[in-house]
Amino acid sequence: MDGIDRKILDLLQHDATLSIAEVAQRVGLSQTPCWKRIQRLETLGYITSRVALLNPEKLGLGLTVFVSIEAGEHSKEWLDAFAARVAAMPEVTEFTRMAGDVDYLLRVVVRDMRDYDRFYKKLIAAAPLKNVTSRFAMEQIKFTTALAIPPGDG
Amino acid sequence: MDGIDRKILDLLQHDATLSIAEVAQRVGLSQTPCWKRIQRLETLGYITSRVALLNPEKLGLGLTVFVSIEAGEHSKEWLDAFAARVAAMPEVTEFTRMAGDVDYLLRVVVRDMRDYDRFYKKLIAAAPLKNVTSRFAMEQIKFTTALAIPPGDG
DNA sequence: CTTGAAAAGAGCGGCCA
DNA sequence: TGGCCGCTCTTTTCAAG
Repeated sequence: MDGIDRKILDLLQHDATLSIAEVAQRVGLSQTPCWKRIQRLETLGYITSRVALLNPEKLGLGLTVFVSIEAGEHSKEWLDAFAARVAAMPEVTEFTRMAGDVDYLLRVVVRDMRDYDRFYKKLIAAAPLKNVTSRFAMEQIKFTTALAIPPGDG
Repeated sequence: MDGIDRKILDLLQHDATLSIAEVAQRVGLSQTPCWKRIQRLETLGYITSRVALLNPEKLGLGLTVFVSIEAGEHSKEWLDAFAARVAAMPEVTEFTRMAGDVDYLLRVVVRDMRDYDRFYKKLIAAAPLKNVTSRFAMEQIKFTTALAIPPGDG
């Protein structure tokens, strides 16, 4: 992982449609070694996948909700069952176990309030929860999958 | 936007390396009409971009933080300046204006606590804030960019 | 790492139903 | 619309410097 690799990753995490020739040119290499680097970065797991990002509005998915959950119970059985069920819900785009007062944080994308109510009932039916707080997004000011690749190691 | 278009979008939002031939086969079309549909979906803005997703751990980005912000001031000038500065920070992957008690929610990806402290100081220097609460992620149970495409319209 | 090149495959477009 | 058939460009692999 040198600077060139980081540059390649940064290019591809912003636009994966770039041809190898273009990437090679921008990092100052010829195609063959550039292609080999990309292969290596994929094999080593730096690149996990290449995906198409969709416009939620266009699909009628106008409501993003952040759900804070306090669990109450903390047994391994409970946690495993809860994690499996929630992760399987397609409306949940992000599911994080947290430190501090909130045990879990969910990012949920649905059509509208009515749709969220449907999801909410499904969620509380999945496992007993001590406390659930929903916070609703008004405006998405920034959303990116691109990471700030640090210069040091990696 | 019929069922076939939705199926195409769903395939590509999970794996954008699929060739047109493969997508075509899976949705039960031949290449040409499938290719035309994908072109149309891109032109109409259903597909916003194709990106490579990177592994944050591999890059030494081990800490994800959700930052809740209470603004205090709400003038247009303040908001515009604040929004522009925060959106420009590469550590911020998501920046949302919220309804309710929290005014803004940030998703921040950094190396570690030390690195977060550096970011935090940068953040509070960007604009006067009434209240800032940081919640730290312990474990990423699920993370996907794939949306639950609804059947109706879109 | 570079150049050069060749085989395989994918994207792209025209034309017909 | 969808399907068939080419033309081009890219990806992928190889040899040699």
